[in-house]
Amino acid sequence: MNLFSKTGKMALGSRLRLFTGRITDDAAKIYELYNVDFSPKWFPVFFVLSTDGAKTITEIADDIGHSQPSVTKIIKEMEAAGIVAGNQKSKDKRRNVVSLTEAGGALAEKVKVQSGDIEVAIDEIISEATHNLWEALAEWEYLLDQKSLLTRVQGQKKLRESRDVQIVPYEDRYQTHFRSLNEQWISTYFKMEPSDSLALDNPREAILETGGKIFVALYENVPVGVCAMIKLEDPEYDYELAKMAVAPAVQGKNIGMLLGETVIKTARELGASKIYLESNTILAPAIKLYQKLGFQKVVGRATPYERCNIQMELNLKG
Amino acid sequence: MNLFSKTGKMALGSRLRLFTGRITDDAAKIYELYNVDFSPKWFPVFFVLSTDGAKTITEIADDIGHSQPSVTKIIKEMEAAGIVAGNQKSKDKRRNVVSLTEAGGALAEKVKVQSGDIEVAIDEIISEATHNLWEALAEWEYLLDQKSLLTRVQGQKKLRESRDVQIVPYEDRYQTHFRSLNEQWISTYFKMEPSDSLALDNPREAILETGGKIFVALYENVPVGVCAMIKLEDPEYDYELAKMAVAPAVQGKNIGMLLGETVIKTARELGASKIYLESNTILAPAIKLYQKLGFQKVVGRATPYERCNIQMELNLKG
DNA sequence: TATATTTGCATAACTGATTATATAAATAGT
DNA sequence: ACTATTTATATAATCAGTTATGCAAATATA
Repeated sequence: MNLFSKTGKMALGSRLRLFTGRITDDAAKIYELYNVDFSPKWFPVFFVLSTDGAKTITEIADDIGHSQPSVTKIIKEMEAAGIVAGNQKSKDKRRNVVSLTEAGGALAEKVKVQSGDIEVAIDEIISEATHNLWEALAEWEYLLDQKSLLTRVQGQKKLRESRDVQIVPYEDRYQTHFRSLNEQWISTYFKMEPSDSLALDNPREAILETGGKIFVALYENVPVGVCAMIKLEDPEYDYELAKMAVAPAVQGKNIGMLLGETVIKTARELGASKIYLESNTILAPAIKLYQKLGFQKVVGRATPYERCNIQMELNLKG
Repeated sequence: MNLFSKTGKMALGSRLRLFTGRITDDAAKIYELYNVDFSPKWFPVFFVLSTDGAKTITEIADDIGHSQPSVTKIIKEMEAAGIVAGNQKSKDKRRNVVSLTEAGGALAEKVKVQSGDIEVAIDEIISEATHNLWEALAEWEYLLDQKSLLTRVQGQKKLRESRDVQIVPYEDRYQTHFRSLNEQWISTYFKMEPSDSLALDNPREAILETGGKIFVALYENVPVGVCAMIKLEDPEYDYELAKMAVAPAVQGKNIGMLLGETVIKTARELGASKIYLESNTILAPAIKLYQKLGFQKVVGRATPYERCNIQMELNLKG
């Protein structure tokens, strides 16, 4: 039985490498069959030159999707074989303008015949198969342009990991985590301020008993993230989103997003119309997160924190 | 616009190479993403070891479809990384029995998680596409096992070329070709005999006027092949297929087959029931052709030719 | 107009595979 | 029991691509 039906799609690269080898090996033999002194790897270069005429090395590289050194090497080989001539007229002495020689032009005719036979042979395979490889390749090229395989896997990883994350309400046993997770980032980028200690040492008194809430993110049942919503006595804002912290080891698992979403959902349930927050632009990922959650920059509200250089709000009744 | 939609399928190899590069580049980054110290090329080896346990280098190479030196190198790298251990117990000191170390086993768990994410990401691409690349690859692997791309192109070349071949009846202006084409192969492998000269110098008298026929194969309107059917006065055989010759330059274009088929068709139309021929086993391609045409070996008939060491017949009313 | 930057190409070193070949151990043949 | 052959692996050279870097010519900038 086939290895790849067992390995699964993780081995797509290996499978493709093997398959490509098979095709290119046969390609070399096909050129022999037609008695043309031609290396298969020359073909893309040869093709653009025979359709577009003279071109520079870099232009060819861009056209065929190879690196420039690769084209330099191929052109050298083709030059040695008498198929192309380089260093054609150009005022710009850096450029190496290449075009087919007469012999190269003659070869194009031969290659056209061969190309026809290959086209038919491959179409025969395609018609025997139910899944069209040629079309599938075109589609994949397009789909990967839109969103690379890496990005797709990254997304899937985040999604899977966020399934292992639970957001739970604060309990007193989480106080040490609430404190240490916040202390960590604050003292990394800034320094602890009096208002910090007040809230972190007595979250129940400072936050919960004044009408706020705190949420804890558990990753595989370990507390790794926290976030508070503080009740504000303000004509405009109902709550402040504050004291959000995620352990560095689990960053990138969407935990901040889950905490933020929980706060917003809860505020909505409690009938709030606007949420406020304060941050610092040095914390770029945090700002980005807030923007993703829908927060927008505002100015003018007074704040007890020195480190605050940006204020944002989210309007829940838009 | 995409290069490959212009080049056509001749560039399948190039397209695959580029595409494979894209996938494997991302694969390397995906391993980084999961923080596993693992090279993508190790995966097939790793996979068979983690499912099958201990194996020798050659066994692994066979399983994964790589060359043995390739596996030797991969195993060395994996050994350096502490993932596998080689030279395990074996009486046969030539064999290098390899298996996963404890660290390698632990890695398998991590890789399984990663593999799951990749599977989902790839399935996402497959579901966005209308042509299934994964299935297409499996089908092509199978179809190419049945009949390689080279063989298919070869077949198509023959077919196309045989379309440029016309089989026409003998005319006197073809006498020099009839003579020289036959002289060429006879004097290459044997020497001309009296019966040869008789027929080649006077084909009209010797063959046509005694009730036989001669056919000439024109390739691009140039005579390149000849074949005679000689009327026999024999209780068993109606005609002898003889003096078949094809110019070396156009051999492999199915011309012998076309000449033979014309003779058989004509004999059938003339009501013949058995065709006879003489040849020599040194002419392997000719014998193979006769067999393809349906001729079978027989013995016992007298012949004027020294070079004859095999006699064959074709029964038309079988 | 002198200097800094950008552009176009070439070269070198590396990568992941291959084939060809060497070498040692095991097995077969006499 | 000795030699010839086969088997299992390792090593070297090659291939078709890559990235990194160097260098000279052209262009932009002060």
